[in-house]
Parts: sequence; structure tokens; C-alpha cells
Amino acid sequence: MDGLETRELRYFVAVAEELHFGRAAERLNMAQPPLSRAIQQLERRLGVLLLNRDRRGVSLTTAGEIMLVEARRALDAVDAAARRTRRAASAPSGLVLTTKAGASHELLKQLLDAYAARPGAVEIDVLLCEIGEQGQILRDGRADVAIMHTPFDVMTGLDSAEILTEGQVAIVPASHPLARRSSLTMAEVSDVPGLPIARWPRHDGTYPPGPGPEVHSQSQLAQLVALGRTLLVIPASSRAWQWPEHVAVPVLDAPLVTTLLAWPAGVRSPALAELVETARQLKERGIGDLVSVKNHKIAG
Amino acid sequence: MDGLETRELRYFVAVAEELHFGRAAERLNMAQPPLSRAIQQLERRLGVLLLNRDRRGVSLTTAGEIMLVEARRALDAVDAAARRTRRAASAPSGLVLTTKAGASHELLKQLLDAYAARPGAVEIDVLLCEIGEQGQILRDGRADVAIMHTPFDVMTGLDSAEILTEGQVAIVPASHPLARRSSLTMAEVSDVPGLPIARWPRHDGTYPPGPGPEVHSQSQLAQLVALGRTLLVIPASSRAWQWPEHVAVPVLDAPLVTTLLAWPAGVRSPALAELVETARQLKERGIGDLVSVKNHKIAG
DNA sequence: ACCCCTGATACCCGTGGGGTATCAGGCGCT
DNA sequence: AGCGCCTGATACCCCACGGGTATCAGGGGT
Repeated sequence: MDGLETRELRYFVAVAEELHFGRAAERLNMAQPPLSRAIQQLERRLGVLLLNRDRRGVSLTTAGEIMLVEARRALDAVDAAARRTRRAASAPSGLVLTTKAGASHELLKQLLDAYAARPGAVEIDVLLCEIGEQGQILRDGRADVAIMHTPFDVMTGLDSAEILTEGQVAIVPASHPLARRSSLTMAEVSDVPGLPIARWPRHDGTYPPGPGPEVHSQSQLAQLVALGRTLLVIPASSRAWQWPEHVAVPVLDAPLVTTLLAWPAGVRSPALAELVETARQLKERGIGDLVSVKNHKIAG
Repeated sequence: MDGLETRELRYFVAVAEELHFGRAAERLNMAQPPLSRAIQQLERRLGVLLLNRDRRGVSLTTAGEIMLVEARRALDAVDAAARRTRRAASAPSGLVLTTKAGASHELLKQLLDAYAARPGAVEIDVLLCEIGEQGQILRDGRADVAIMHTPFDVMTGLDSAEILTEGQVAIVPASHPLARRSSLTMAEVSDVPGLPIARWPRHDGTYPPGPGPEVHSQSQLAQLVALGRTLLVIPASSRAWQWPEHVAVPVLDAPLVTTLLAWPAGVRSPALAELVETARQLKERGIGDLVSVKNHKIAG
């Protein structure tokens, strides 16, 4: 009696996102009438009205909103099935690790080195991504495991293993007065005249209000930092780039950040288990030392 | 270039589970040839061999094993989309809670009462299930939230909020010598002559070795306990049924059990958030008191 | 040598998914 | 008001593909 097809889900998602049958059909490379029919059929089969066709435009019913998030999730799962299966065939038991471009250089290097030294180690490909993309990338199968940071990254739907908890540092131009301080507070850092903190887009694409520049990519941010146009507060181990003309000053009351290894909930491959175990050992051995040395070098 | 259909996934799962095209076709209510073709087409589209057709039978390739778990997961997600959408239309913003039949009676009652007393409370339907089924039920959308127990239940893929951590008690016939003890240890309890602990099937359907009776449902177990044929060790709050002729004796060194509220990772409906908040308050207010009183009553 | 059991191939048919042409209604513009 | 236009819905056609039956191919078991 049941059994939606992914085709129907794809069609619905397109219409729900465009809120316009014509544009949705165009995006799907098909004509509008069959799309209308397909959606009607989907609604009939579910016995549920998903879209309000009012005068001048389409809107989602409450059931439609539920369907949109569930359909996206289901389509992700289907894509992931195809991707992971293909990878299983082409690179047997290899892993793809994704991480924010530039973040956790040292940590990642240590992790990969330690893992590679293990007897049963498999190839690990690194896939660089933008901030906040890791969850999606894990869900749709482009990667098997990610390096993420709480409380910044949303961990829902993922299992994880902590690697390192640490404070944050402010990245300041060496010429700036704040650069001479040995430590700072959030209050001092959050409203520096001429050096505002950058604003990232929210999930809906809009930006929070504030004086800082709007950024949506890491490279953009790097640019702004290099130009001395924005102040950056990041985990001590996450210096993304080498800024010879900048110093890192600890921010005492910034929230603690935990770097962790995350993977799609429920996945349990032997290679992944080995990597997690490596991370656990790394944590016990204390990566903290190296990181603080590193910080010292930057700040000095 | 991509885009598997759920039909293909269903077919593959059937074949992968039966390891036999004929039986799989029968299960799918179709003939064998089109099934063979569909699987071939799936393999062509993926560019990956999923099944080894040796003489005398079919077996999964390593890629096929990956595909099997991923396909099951994807099909669950598709089912969940349909179920949740239908429910969103028929019972707007209601919740379905699932729990092991008979477990956590008191706790559940308190939770539901406390929640119902809230201003914005919605209808909560309770769906009773067997041990270990909760994860599946949440994943495929039959329920929105579950009461589960660590370390017994597998929590992968679920978010959760702890409600209560407690010790375990042994359920013993009142006439048995052990019933007069004020406390017990696992060693004393695990090998009582004439009162062996029941054995549950493992995930693959086989039973671990041991003297105890094989059970696969709660009602079966209830029967055996009532007959005085098996000894039961359960969380103090999880007395499933009223056994007037049995007593509950604390088992001091049994692993602590945490009762928690669990829901599919990433889901965030207002009603669910309210329920989780209710559970949090309940935990703070300390349900522990009531439970220990309860235990006292049983044991005495 | 035979049969039978396996999955694969050959071929046919009908459904249904997709196309084009057109309709229906609401809003804006003059 | 009348017209045009933009929306999604309907009508109708067509063929591609999913499914059926019949049959093949090969490998064991007796």
C-alpha cells in the first residue's frame, strides 16, 4: 500500500523550494504539466494536501513542511547509499575525512600520521569544506568522518569522539594595541573600534546585525583578517593560516571549544573504529602540549 | 547522472536478504526475470558489482554489504517521510511515544501527567513495543520519541535526554530463599540452581549459550517469571507487571541503568522540545524518591 | 546420462510518465 | 469593464520501460 519513489520526493522538494511549478519544472528539466500531475499523485497516495495553491503562488501546508524536511533527509540517505557503495567498490575500505579548510592543521596532521603508523591503516582522503558543511557532507555520503567543533557545529545525527578541549585566542594585527596584551576578555574583544568581528550568515541566509563585515567563506575571512579589517576569535589549535603579521592572544572567558571526530550515526566500519581509537590515544597522550607551544610561538 | 529509485533499493534488499532471486521475487510478488534485470540495471547504474552469482547461490560483494545497510537506512528514511507527513496531517503536532511494553510504568505516567499539565501540551499516543525495537520504530517514523535504557539499548542515530539513573533489582519468587536477602550480587544471582536467567536472541536471531530459557518477547518472559521459572534483573523503576507473589531485591553490583528520552537525531518540533523540557524538570525534581519508595513496597 | 535447480536471455505487452496544446481563473494595467 | 498575462490544471497522445511468459545455459547430484 505504501512506497514513495525518490522521483516523487525530488519533484516535491523542487516545487517546495521554488514554490512555483514552472520554475521547479525547469530546474528538473521537464515540462510543467507532468510535474503538476506527479505532485497531485503524491498527494493522493499520501492522502495529504502538501501544497496550498492559492491565487498568485504556492505555499506549503504544515504537512508539506514536515514532508520537505523528511524528503530532503530521505534523498540524502539515498544519495549516500549510492556514494558509499561506489566508494566501497573503487577504494575498498578507504576513508574520506572532511574538515573546515585550514582548521586544525596540526591536529589533523598528527591524527593522520598516528593513524597511518598503525598496522591495518587504510588510505585516508581529506576533503576540505566550508564552515557548517560537515554535517551535510557526512549525511550524503561524500565523507565518512569529519573533524568538528562544539559548540559551533551542530552534532545532531552524528556520533562523535572528543579529541581536545581548549580555550580560544583572538587573532589581532601585530601593530594593534591589543596585540601587546597577554590575555583578553570577550568584552574587550567584541567591540573593538575599527576591528569588528565578522558576521556569518544564519541558516536562512540572512546576516545578524552588527558592525562587522559579512562573510560566507573561509577564504573571504582570511582575506579580511590579512588586511587587518576584522578581529577573529578561534580555538587555539585552529589557526587556519600562517599570519606572520598577526599575533594570537588568549581570550580568557571565551567558551571552551571541543574538537571532535564525528561520523554518521550508527556507522561502524573497522577502519573508522581504528581512526577513532587513534584519536582517543592522541587525546590521552595530550596533544595539548604541542598546541600550547605552537601558540606561544605565534603570540611571541 | 545519479538518482536511484526506491524500487531498486527494495529489490536489492530483498535479494540481499534472501540471497536467492527466486525467493526474493516471490516475496516481492513478481517474477524472477524482471528482478534479475532490475538488479543488473542497478549494478550498471552504480558501476559496481553488488552480488556474486556463483554456481549454487548468490553472495554479497563487500560493496553489496555496504549497499545493504545503506539501502535499508534510505528505505527507512523514505518510509519515515510518508508516515510523519501523514501523521502531521491527521494529528497536527501530536506526538507518538514508544516504550518497551510494561517498562517504566510509573515514570511514564509521571512524565505524561507532567507534560499534559503544561499549557501548550499536545496529544501523546503511546505505542508499546518489544525490547530493542525502539530504534527501528523511531527511524521509520512510527513514533517520534521513545523511552530507552542505556547501556541496554543502542542509541546510535538518536538524540537523547537523561531522565533517571538507578541500580537494578532481582525479581525473585517470594518463596525462594534469596527473597529473604536484603541485597544481592551479580555473582549470587547469575547462577542460581533452578532459577536461571533468561536468554534473549542476539541480533542474528541465535541465542547465547546457557541454562536459562530462550525468550523473544516480553509476554513470554512475564509468563516465565510468573511461573517462577526464571530470575529477572531489571532497573528498579522498570517493574513491568505486578507480581504479588514476587519480591524485588537490589543487586548491588549490577551496572547502573539510565532511563532516557530519545528521538531521531536532528528532529526539533516544539511539542518534542516541551516534552524533553518536562523530562528535564522531572529529573531535577527527583523522581528517585518515588521510585525508591515504590521499591521498598515491593521488596517488603 | 539424466534431471533439476540456479540465474540469464529473448521477446511481448500494457501501464504510466512525459510531451504538446489548451483551458481556467485571478490580478494588474489601461 | 476589458484585455492580457501569468498562474496551475486538464486533455490527449506516445513511447519507454517495468513486468510477464517462455526458454536458455551451466553445474551438481544421483
